[in-house]
Amino acid sequence: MQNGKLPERATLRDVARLAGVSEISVSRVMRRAPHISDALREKVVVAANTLGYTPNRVAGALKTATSNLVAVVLPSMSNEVFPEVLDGIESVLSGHGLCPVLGITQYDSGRELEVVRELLSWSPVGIILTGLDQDAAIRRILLHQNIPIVQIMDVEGTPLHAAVGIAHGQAARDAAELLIERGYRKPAYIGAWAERPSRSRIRRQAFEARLAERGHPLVTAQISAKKSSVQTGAEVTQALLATHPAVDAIFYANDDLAIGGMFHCMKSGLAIPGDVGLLGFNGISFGQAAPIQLATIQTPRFEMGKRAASLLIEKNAAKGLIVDLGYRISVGSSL
Amino acid sequence: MQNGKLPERATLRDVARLAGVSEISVSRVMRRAPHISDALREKVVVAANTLGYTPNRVAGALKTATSNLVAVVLPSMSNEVFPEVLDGIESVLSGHGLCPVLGITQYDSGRELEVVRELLSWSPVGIILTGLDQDAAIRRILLHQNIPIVQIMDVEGTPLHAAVGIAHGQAARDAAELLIERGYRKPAYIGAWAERPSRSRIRRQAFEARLAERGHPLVTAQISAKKSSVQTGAEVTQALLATHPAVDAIFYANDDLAIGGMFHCMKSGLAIPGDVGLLGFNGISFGQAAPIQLATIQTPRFEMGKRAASLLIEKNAAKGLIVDLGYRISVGSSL
DNA sequence: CTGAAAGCGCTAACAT
DNA sequence: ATGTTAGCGCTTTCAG
Repeated sequence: MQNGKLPERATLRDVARLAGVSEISVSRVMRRAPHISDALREKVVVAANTLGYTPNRVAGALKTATSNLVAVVLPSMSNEVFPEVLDGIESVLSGHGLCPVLGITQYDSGRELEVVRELLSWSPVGIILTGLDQDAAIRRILLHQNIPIVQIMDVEGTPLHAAVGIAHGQAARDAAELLIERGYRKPAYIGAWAERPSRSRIRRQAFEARLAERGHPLVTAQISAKKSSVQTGAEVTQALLATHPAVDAIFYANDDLAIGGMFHCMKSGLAIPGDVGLLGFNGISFGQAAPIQLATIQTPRFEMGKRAASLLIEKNAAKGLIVDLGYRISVGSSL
Repeated sequence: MQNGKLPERATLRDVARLAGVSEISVSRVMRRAPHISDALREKVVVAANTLGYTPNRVAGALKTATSNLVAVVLPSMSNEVFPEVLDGIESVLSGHGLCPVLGITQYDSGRELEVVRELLSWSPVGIILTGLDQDAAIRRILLHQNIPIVQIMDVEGTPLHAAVGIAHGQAARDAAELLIERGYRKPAYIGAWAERPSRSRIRRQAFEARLAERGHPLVTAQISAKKSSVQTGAEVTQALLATHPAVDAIFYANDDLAIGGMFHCMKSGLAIPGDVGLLGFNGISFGQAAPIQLATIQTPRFEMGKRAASLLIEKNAAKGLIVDLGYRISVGSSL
């Protein structure tokens, strides 16, 4: 201290010495173990406060071979979807004294492997991943851990342990039916980010397939290379309508793009749904509160996070459980 | 194994035995230490793969007294702001092999104390907190750790180590000036969530004070008890305009509320800015892409996260450094 | 109710 | 280039 060194972080031993008790007693007090006399507790608390002692859970975790960390692997933070899922996850974890350790993959499976390795090295009590389509290398590593694995977003596939999500293919087929029911005959599709989110591709393909079955095939699908955003939605919609004026309805990969499309139409004086019908995906608040309420497929994002975290905690995850939370089609006034 | 027990997670020792080498050699291979023969590396890699070995960083961290975890304490995940900050943080951390461990406080300082304790117990290499106004108890604990502390969002105050943010009071005074310059004389303010975000209160007070100085005092401030949302913005705007028809401009606590106000006006046939001028705060994409571009104060959220993480890593954090990233007033077409 | 001893899995320091 | 030893800070087990 005198020579300018920063004070080292206090340990149990320091507290024990100052309090004049054994290390194990300090440990017991810090963990609120039962059968502790008030006198002992008092001495320990005073000493701990004096030293600004913070328990070292790294050491504790090593000894007990258990942590309060939960690995959470998400593809992106750049739209409303995954923050809401994370919010749901955190809301449950925090009630159980657990902390999320976060990995973002940017939809890159190489990065996902790194991230999973990194997170697993912290001995989390469980792991939440996005999607059912991890690489074989990732699956292998995951299954070597003795921890519950919950995969979120999708249910159409085989989970490693448990899955909580919705049926994206079914949702897209329903979208196709909806457009046809409503009398649309020249449907188009708009996506973004080169369809890196695999769920987008699945939805587009299912949408396209059902339209073809119903005899009103997709007029065009425009997949922007740019990241999904309101701005991108506006740009692509403008381009699409310019090159394909016959299009009478557009299904978007998500609401951000759809709202961009809506804004473009409003600025250009195009009537919604008179000139073109718009259908989004997700049901974010902006779309629902817009002057023309966006027709969309509502997905339970916060709930999905909560259920995923609950499954982890209840350790029901190893049962091949699939929780399909379903979606709700909100017809809005944009169709 | 035969009796149905799950296989224990493999350790260095297991790998070493299988490969017929020492534990330290396995350790060196796993950490890509220099001076390893190809023969040894090969043996170790094969054994590790066979066992599905994942390094146990808990043990490593205990030994080396250092981790690759960074504690990140945020108040909320429920609007665009903090996810963007987190995205910025993560983008820098991931490039350095660091993982964020997350704590959400819900703007509750009791919860913040718990969360900080919890996160610090994992020996993070640094901690990022929101705001400059932590309780004394929290500050005390933080200063007992020998790790860099970066506080984000605010710069008007005294940081524990370093701060990265913007001057909210100044921004609100500029907002007041802007309205007056533009000829507004009956300004109002709309906030939400009972002003739990302390920065909202600071902005409102600064806004109000400057308006008073300029001789055009605030007509009314409506603070909803509900959480901030587009929906809440619409509702409160409707109520405010009904009870205070003379109001000619509204400054909102954030863009979500302001966009709600905009949508309400569009639905009600009120002209923006003819009947009422709208000014938001944050500069989220929806507002900028809206048919009437929302006037707002652009805040650099992603950049703030990046700078905060960079400061942590560079260990410049202990220098009392204050990084004011500034804001940009975007006049839009709603004023 | 309190304490002493042992060791979790790994790696720095020191051999060889 | 590889191995041996010791110990990080805590908590489980076993004694008292």
